[in-house]
Amino acid sequence: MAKKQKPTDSELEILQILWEGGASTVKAVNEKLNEKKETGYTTTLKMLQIMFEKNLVERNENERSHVYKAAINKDDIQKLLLDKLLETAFSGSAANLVLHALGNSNPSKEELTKIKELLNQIEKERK
Amino acid sequence: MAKKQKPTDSELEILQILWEGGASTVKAVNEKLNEKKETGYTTTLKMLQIMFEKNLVERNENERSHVYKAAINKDDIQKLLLDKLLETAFSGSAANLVLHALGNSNPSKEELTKIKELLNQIEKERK
DNA sequence: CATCCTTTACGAAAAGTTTCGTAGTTCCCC
DNA sequence: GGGGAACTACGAAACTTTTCGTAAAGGATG
Repeated sequence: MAKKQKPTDSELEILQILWEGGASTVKAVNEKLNEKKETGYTTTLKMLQIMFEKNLVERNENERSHVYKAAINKDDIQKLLLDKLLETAFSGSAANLVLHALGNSNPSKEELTKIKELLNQIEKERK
Repeated sequence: MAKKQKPTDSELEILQILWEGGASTVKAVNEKLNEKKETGYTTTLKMLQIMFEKNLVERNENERSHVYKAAINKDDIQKLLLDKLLETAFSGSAANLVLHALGNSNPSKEELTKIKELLNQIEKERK
């Protein structure tokens, strides 16, 4: 069962690794983590254990090296965090957030096309 | 001088109040805060003092009741938080974030138009 | 089977955030 | 000018998050 509480920044880093690389051992997660920042093995282990208690991850204990995987959906968390940001920093104005995001980024042609399609679709439904 | 560090959730709540209502006394901030959640007066005071030390807010001590105002720009914080979210939860794909935001919201006709204009402008610059 | 390596478990320190009690100051008003 | 109300300052408690040291268990190997 997915959790409805916002993961911390560190937890999110780990979730990102699990979403991207699928089920992984502590060792694997730690190595990925260390590509970005120095992190002790037991630190990573402890994080995963805590996340396990919070039901943020599941684990398979069949092997000696437990295998962890994300217990929550990436889309759900994206929505959760986006909604929160929208509310706390953008006073609920999604359009404003979108304008900011587009302004500060450099979307590819394909991405632009996708966004336009979505806009057209929204307008069509509106009629 | 603006800060480059992410404000905490509580700090953001207070900043929001200051951005919206302009320079305010502790009392005023506390009252606004209490519309949302019970918060002791000294708690709010302490938060503002801490934020002052972090240079998140400025204060005018001329009057007996100090008057606080945001020392950082709303746009800057929006950008900071958005960039962070983009990186940590959306793997850097702004288009993906935008699609999520548009999908979960209900933008007005005017907002849709503004977004489209920005898209067109981006495409024009691209050429 | 003694030793080494990998791994888990656990407690606790370190760091950061939030809340609040208490004390002291200033100002007002009777 | 004494007492109370409105404030500020400050320290410390309560929590949460992050990091890591140490112990112990499991497995592999000479």
